[in-house]
Amino acid sequence: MKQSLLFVPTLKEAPKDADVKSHRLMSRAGIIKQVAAGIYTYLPLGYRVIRKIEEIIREELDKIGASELLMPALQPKDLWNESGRWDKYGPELMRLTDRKDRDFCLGPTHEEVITQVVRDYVTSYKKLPLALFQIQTKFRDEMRPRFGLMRGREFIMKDAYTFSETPEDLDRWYKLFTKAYIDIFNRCGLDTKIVSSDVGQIGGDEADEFMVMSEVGEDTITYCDKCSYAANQEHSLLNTGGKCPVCDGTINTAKGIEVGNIFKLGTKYSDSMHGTFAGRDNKPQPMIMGCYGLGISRTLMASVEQHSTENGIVWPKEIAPFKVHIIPVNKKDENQLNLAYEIYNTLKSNGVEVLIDDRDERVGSKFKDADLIGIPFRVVVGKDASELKVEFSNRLKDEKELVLASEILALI
RNA sequence: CGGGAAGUAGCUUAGCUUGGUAGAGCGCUGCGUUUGGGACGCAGAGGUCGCAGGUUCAAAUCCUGUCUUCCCGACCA
Repeated sequence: MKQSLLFVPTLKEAPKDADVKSHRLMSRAGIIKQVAAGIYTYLPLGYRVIRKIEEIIREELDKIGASELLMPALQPKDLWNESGRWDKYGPELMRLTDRKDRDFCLGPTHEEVITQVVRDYVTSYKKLPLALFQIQTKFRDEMRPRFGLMRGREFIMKDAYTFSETPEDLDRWYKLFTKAYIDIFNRCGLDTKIVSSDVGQIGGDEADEFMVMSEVGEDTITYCDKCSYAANQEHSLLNTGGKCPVCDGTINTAKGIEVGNIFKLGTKYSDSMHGTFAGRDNKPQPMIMGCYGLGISRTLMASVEQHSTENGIVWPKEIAPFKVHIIPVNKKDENQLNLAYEIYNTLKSNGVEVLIDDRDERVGSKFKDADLIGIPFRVVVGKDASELKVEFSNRLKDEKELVLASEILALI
C-alpha cells in the first residue's frame, strides 16, 4: 500500500480529552477518532488491526470446532422478557422503539437470541454438542465510559455460546475455549493471567476472566507469589500480604484489564427460555450452556497500552497493520526511489504486507510518523542505495543494521 | 448518579479577573529556498468564542439555564 493513498491522519498533539497512553497514541497515530463519549470511529489503520485480531480469533475457534454466525444488534423486547432480563438489566440496556411503538434494545450480549436460534432447531441430543460464535458490535449504555476503548458504549466483541447434553461436555468446551483464548491472546502479543471471577449479570455457575496486567486496568487481581493462584479481588476478597488459599505463599495485588471472560451458564437460559431437547430416554431436558466473551476493541487497546512508549506504538507482529514500512529518504534521488519500489514489489509479490511512504514529506516527518504508527519492520532507503544497501530495523528489538536490499525478505 | 475540571479555527491554546476590532503555535493553500529525525521565508484561507436566554450603548469576557467532554467515586464485562 502506498502511504499517500492510505488515510492516516496523524497528529502532533493528542486531543486534550485523551488521558491514558493508549488513547493518546491511538488518536495521534490515526488509529481511532472519538465521535462521542465511549463511541469511536476505527480509522483505516485501526481497522486493519481489528481485522487481524478477528482473523486470529476465527482461526483459533475454527480449530476447536466452533462455527460463526451473525445475530442482530437490534432485538425485540419479547425475547428479553422471556429471560426476564428486560426488567433486570437496568439503564445499561440501550432501549428504543420502532415506528409502531414496539420496544427494542441494542444487544449488549446475545444469550436470548442464541437460545432462541438453537432451541428452535436443535430438538434432539443427536444434534449436540454445538458451539457458535459471532463477531459483532455490542451496545451498553455505560454510566461512565472511560479510557478510550477500554470502556465504551459501543464496542466490538466476539461472543460464543456452547450447548451441551451433559455437564461433562460443558467442562470439555470450557477447557477448549480456555486453551483457544490463551492461544489467541498470545498471538495478539498479550500476556494474560486467568483469574476466577464472579458470575455477575450474565449469571451461571463458574466463571474465569482473562486479564492483561496494566496500571489502567479497572479490576484488581489478587495473585500468589508462589503458586499459580489468581482471582479477581471482588471474588477472592483477599488483600495484599494475605495468605494464599492454595499454598503457603503470600498474596499480591495488581491492576488488570479484562479482555476475555468465560462462563459456565448451566441451564439458566435454557430453563427460562425453554431450550430443551429430547434426551436419550426421549424425555425433554434443558441444554447446558456456556458463554465466552472476548473484547476485540479492548484487546486492541490493551495491546497498545502494553506495546508502546510515549513516542509511539510497536505492534506485535501478528496484529500489526502492516509488517514492513519502507521509507525512501529522498524521493528525487532516482536510485533511492527505484530501489525502494523494487523492495516494495518484491515483498508484495511474496505476500508480505508492506507500506511505502511515498508522500512528499521531509524525512524527519516520515520518521516521526513511522515511530508513531509502529510497523514492526522498517526499511530506510537512503544514501547507500547506489550500492543496493538499505537500513533495516526490527523495532521490536530496537536494532538497526545496514543490509543488502536482496536480504530483506529473509530477515522478516 | 454524587464530587471535580473544561468547552475559543482540524489539533494545542492565549484572551475572561478589570466588558470595547478574536490572537498565537501546529496543521492547511500558493510561491521560492531547503531535504537522514516533525525545515525556513513571503503571501493567504479558515472562528455561529458549545447552545439558549438575561444584564448593558456594547458580551468570548458578567448573570441564569442547558448541552457536551474528561477525571475521581459508586456501578458494571
